[in-house]
Amino acid sequence: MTRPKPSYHHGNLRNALFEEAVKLVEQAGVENFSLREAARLVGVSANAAYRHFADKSELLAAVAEFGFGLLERRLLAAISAVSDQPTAAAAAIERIRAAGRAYVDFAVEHPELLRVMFGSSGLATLEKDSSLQPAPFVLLSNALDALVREEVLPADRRAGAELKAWTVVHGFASLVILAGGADQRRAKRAADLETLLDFAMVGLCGRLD
Amino acid sequence: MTRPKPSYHHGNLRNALFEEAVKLVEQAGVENFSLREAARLVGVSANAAYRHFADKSELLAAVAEFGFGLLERRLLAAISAVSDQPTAAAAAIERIRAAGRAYVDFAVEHPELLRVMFGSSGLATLEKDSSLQPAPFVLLSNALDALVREEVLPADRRAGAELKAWTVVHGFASLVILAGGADQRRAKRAADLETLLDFAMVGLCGRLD
DNA sequence: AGGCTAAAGTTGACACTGTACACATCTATG
DNA sequence: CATAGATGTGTACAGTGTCAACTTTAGCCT
Repeated sequence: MTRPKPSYHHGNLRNALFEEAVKLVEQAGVENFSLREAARLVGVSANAAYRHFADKSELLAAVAEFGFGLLERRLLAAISAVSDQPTAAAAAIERIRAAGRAYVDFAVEHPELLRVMFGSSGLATLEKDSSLQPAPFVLLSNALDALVREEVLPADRRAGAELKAWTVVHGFASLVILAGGADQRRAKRAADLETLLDFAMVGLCGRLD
Repeated sequence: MTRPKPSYHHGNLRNALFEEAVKLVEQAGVENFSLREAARLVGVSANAAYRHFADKSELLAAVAEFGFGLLERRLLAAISAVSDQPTAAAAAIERIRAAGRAYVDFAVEHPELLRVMFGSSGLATLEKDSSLQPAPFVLLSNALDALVREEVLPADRRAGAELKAWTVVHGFASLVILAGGADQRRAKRAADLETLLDFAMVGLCGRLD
C-alpha cells in the first residue's frame, strides 16, 4: 500500500491522512485517535498534516462529513431497494421503514463514526459553513411527503414529522450502541426495531396500517 | 473553600477531586477534562489522585454515576410534584409526561454530564459491577405499570414500552443537545417536546387521551 | 506514652500528545 | 531555467496520563 517513499512529496497526503483517520477512528474511537499516529502510519512527519488541515478537529470534521455521506448512501440504497408492494401507499410506508432500518444498521456497523458525526467535531461545526441541511434529513423529508401524498399520513399531522421520526430512530441507535454490540443479539435488536417502527407509525399517523 | 493546606494530608481528597471533576466536566466537556488540572485546582500533586482512583476513567466513572443519581432525583421530584388531576388515569399519564420533561430538562442543563453518562466511561463500564438496573429505568418501569393499572395502556401493549419511552426521550435529548443551546429557543423546545410526548402516548397506547 | 506500619502525598521521569516556528525540498509556472 | 509557492522535515514547548521511589503522617499495638 504505502510505497517506500520514492519522493519527498507524498502526492496525495490529504486523502491518505483522511483515510487513515477514518480507519483509526473506526477501530479505536475518537478519544483514542491521534494526529501523530495517523501521520506515522501514512509515513510522513507529524507536522505534514498541518499543510492540509488547520488542526486535529478539522481532520475529524472531514471524517464526520464522510460519515454523513456514507449514511446518506445507505439510506438511499435502502429506499430504492424497496419493491413489489401491493399498493403505492404500502410502498411509501415500507420506504420509511427501510430507511429506519438502514439508519440503525449504519449505527451498529459504524458506531464510532456516528459518534464523530454527532460529537463536538461533527454536526455542530459542520453545518456552520454548509448552509444546506444535511442530506439524510432531506431524504427523510421527501419520504414523509410521499406518505402524505398517499394519504397514509394526514396532512394536518405532517408538521414536526421529521423530528418525530428522527428522534425515534436516532434514539434507538444511541441506545443500541450503548448496550454494546456484545450481548445484544442481532435478532433481538431487529425485532425491537420493528416494534419501534410500528410504534412510530402509529404515533405519526394516529393509527396502524 | 480550599484552606491554605494546614496539613500534609488533605483529609478528603477523594471527594474534593470528584467534585472538581464534576465542575470541570460540566464547564469544558469530557474531552477537555484533565486529571492534572483537577489535582492542581484542589491543591495537590498530580499523582495524589492515584491513591483514590485507579486511573482517569475511574474518576470519570464516578462522575457518570453521580449523573445517574442526579437524574434519578430529578425524575423522582418531577413525578411526585404531579398533583390535582381530575382522574387517577390522568395523573398516571401526567406523571409519565412529567418524567419525560424532567429528562430533557436535565439533558439541557447538564449536557456534558449526560455525555459522560452515556460515553465510554459511563454506562458501559458502570453496569458491569452494579448488577441492578440503573434506577431511572426502574422509575420509568413503575410509571408504565401505573399506566396499565389505570387501563390507559392496554396490558397487551405493555411489552417493550420502556424501550419506546426511553428511546423517544433520549433521542430528543440527544438532538436537543446537538442543536446547541445557542439558537434553540426555550419555548420552541418545550413545544416540540409536548408534540413528541403526544406522539409517544399515541404510539404507546394506540390512541390519544 | 512510644514506635512502627501502612495510607496518603510528593518529586522525578517517561512516553506520549497537539501545535508553533524555522528550515528544506520539490513542482510548476514565469 | 530560475525562482516562488506549495509541501514536508526537524526541533521545540507546554501539557497529558501514568509509573516508581521517596517522604510525611495518622493511627494502632504493645
